[in-house]
Amino acid sequence: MPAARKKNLPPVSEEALTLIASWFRTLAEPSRLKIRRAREEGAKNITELVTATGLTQANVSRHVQSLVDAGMVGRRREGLTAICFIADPSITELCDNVCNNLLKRLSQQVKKLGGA
Amino acid sequence: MPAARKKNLPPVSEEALTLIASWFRTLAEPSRLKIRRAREEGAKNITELVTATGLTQANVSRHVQSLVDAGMVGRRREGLTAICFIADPSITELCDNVCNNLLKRLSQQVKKLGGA
DNA sequence: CTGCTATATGAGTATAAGATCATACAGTTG
DNA sequence: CAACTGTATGATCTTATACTCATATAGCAG
Repeated sequence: MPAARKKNLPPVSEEALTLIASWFRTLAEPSRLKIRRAREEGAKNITELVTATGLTQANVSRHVQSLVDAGMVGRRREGLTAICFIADPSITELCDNVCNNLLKRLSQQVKKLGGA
Repeated sequence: MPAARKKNLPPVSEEALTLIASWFRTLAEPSRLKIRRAREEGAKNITELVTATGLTQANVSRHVQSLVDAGMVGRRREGLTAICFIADPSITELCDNVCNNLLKRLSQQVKKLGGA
């Protein structure tokens, strides 16, 4: 049956693609990656995230909102402060994997260019 | 030792964050996700990707370039046509995982809102 | 109540990036 | 050589979004 070359995966709707894309978009900002990492290093509330990242308060607040919307971190008010917590720990592993993949790929490029 | 609350992860440079972010950004476009999937379903060259996705030829060409830059797909000229191939198969698994995560999270939200 | 602190948010601006059109380029065919 | 095909790309427009500033909101202290 040489004609049946095409894999027939279940169709993915436009809306699903949009949703998945916006999830990836949340991770497509250095500032948000920085915030996520700062949270992992111990910074819990907005002020701590501000000092840890060097971003402005308004900026951190908005980015945290994005992360919350994506379900990656959670946030609860405790008195005056807003406590952030990791809601999806798998993101950490994902970022590490991506980082390692990039390192691997880039070092291969370095090797290829090595003799030039 | 109650003072040592802070996890000390290795520092990540701004450039590394930018690199990781741009990798994620490549997956943050419905059109690119669509192209990637079309390639997986059997569409190999640009023309086939155009008909499979409904995007314009110029559009597909540019998006494929992005995917190549990110190391996700490869491309080689064969005569007149440009053959695309999956360069990083792990992307497929990643997308499936994200998709399942979103489904899980959204269905939980539906449950929460169910009585309202 | 009056401040003071922590956070959120509206408005405005700047920049990045996708879509489209036209066209250039490369390889094939006659 | 000319004509045609498949692909890439410059120019332009448009939209999305990150950043900043100022201000609003909410809780606490006096």
